[in-house]
Amino acid sequence: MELDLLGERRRTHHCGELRKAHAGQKVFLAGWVARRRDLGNLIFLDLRDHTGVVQVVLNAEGSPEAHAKAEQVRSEFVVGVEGEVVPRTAGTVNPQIPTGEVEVNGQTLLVLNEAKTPPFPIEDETRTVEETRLRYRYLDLRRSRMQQNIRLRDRSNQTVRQHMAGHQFIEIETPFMTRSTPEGARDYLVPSRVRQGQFYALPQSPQLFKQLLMMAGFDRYFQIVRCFRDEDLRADRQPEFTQIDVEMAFPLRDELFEIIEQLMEKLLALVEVKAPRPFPRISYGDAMEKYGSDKPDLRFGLEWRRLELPDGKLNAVKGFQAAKALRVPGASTKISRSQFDRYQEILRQQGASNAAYLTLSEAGIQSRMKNALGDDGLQAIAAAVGAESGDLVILVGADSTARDKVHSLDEASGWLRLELARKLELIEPGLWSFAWIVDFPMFAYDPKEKRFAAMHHPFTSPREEDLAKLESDPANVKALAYDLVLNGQEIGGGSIRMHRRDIQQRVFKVLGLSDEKARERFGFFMDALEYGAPPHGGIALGVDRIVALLAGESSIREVIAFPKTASAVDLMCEAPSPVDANQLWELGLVHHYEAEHCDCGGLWVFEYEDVDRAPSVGAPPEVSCPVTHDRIARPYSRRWGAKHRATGSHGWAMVREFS
RNA sequence: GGGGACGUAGUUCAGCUGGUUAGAACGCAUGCCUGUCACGCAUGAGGCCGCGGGUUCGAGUCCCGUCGUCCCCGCCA
Repeated sequence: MELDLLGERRRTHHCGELRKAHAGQKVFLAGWVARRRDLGNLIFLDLRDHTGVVQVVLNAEGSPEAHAKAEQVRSEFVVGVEGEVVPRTAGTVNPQIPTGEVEVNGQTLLVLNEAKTPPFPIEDETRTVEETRLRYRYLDLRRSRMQQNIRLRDRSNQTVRQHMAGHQFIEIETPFMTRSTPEGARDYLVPSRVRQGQFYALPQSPQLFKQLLMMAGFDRYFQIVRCFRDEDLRADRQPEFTQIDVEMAFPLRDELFEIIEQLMEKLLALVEVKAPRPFPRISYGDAMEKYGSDKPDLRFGLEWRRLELPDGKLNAVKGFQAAKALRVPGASTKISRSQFDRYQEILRQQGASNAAYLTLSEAGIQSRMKNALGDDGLQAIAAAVGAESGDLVILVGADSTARDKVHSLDEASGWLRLELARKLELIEPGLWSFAWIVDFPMFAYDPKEKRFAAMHHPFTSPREEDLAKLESDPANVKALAYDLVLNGQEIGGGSIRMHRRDIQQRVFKVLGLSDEKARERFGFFMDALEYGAPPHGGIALGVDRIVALLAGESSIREVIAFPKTASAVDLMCEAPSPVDANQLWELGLVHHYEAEHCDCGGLWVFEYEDVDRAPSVGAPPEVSCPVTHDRIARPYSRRWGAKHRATGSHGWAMVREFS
């Protein structure tokens, strides 16, 4: 159909803002057709923009031209409407939409663009599978729910900038093309063309840069910054994600906490929510003991307690050498035996060795442990957790008191705590519960690699009082690290850093990083520590997770405009994708080749298995066809590469080793 | 890398113990309709049952493989 031009027309209003007060005004609106209701000589259009929907009436009598055009219009057409706002008559008011008391009497209709029928309806309540939504993300984002989410994210960012600026933090950009770091997650790599065989890494976080900014005297820095990690995805994990990165020199931990708590208060206010302040502080040890998690959900009770009976009877039972108990008030009849058997199975998988339960009633305490412990044993357990008639008491145990066994036991107990909260519906909606988790261990022992790894990251300072045992007893050194937890989700973490080179060097040593290795990887950073590094520390907050919580979404994909799937694929633009052969050659990523005639008549170039036959980097290889053994007269060139794209079933073989 | 769920019309789904021509709703198309707002009514089009193999007289249905999406473990702050 013939399209109209917008010309010099400007919108006078947005669709969603029209009210009774606008009655009588002549307006020009523009937007998408959400719905058309054609009654013959009378056509209604629901016109939508990001502010909402308003009803436009086209009457064949009053404005025959506009009405005729409206007959051609379909869903998602882009139209402009000139007309008059009129109040609706008594019986025709629509109380379901904010603009329902008025409608626009359309006098002129401009069809600015046509639209194919969308693959799914552009409605708030979509049950369309995420795959389709992601493939047509630009349509998905038209839905008002997504509009609200993305706009909430914007307001969150604005709040952050305003708040941080108010506390004299300045925003400084740090590089995306940087150096690979050994600790932590896998890096995304960017090959260098000018220095073949060498790579930039996308930052997992701007950690070193923000510390260097402190050394540079910038005092208070923040940045809303993209970070990259090449690890497997989850509902709350994307390969690229956004952090509010914060660092300050001469830090007082409590001052930083105060600034962040105020910020969180302002962010919650965006969705009209309040959380009690100050946020409770829980040591890592307590969190693991009581909640079985370093990110405890404090919206409900249920606290585990370590259990040791004075007579040692319990610890004599197989699988209860280390034991904890949990009182579940009023739940004595709520968990069936078969239900508990299922729990027990999962607890075992998670590393607990045994589990049992006690039910308390007027009739006394029932448990399969009765034979082993006797009535007084059961009484002692009930007393230890303060259980009363009607309560359920759950025991979990490990078959040794070794650190890693107890740790697994703690994690299993944490799983059960969350499971019980779900099952018994203990989480009251509308509750928001923050906590600071503090006093993390400095190191975590990695039994596979047989070495200590930094629990937070290798630049975290140990507590001063633990410095003496850094080498002698690393497992018991606590770090000046902290996490911020909201409703059982980790939304941020940080630490006071080391600003002294001698201590940094000692920590590297514990981590098994030799002087040479450390120098090779962080030489510049070690140097910087020697030129007057101030005490400093900071935190990084997860924007995606925070906004998802604010928006009430369970996946961070719902608050990211263009997210990736669980296999790190962008379904819309189909990234990652194969690249032109000449791009690979230019980057020095393909070192040795074999050539083969393809069905298409083109030439496919493959990796040699025999590395000795590989041409050296920098010189285009001469290739021959393995079928005919004819030498290709012309050496491989960029022009050829461009001609024979590296797509199709053959794909490309990449070289893993570099000479 | 491992485990689980799912994959049928544009969309959301049904399809029994394998049985002959694969259904529904919404959407879409055409026509009628001046107060609809999830408009209504009538008619109609629309399917590589994800893909490949196997079992069988016969496969949407059973088996094996594979691809994709989601969730979880590992991994990751």
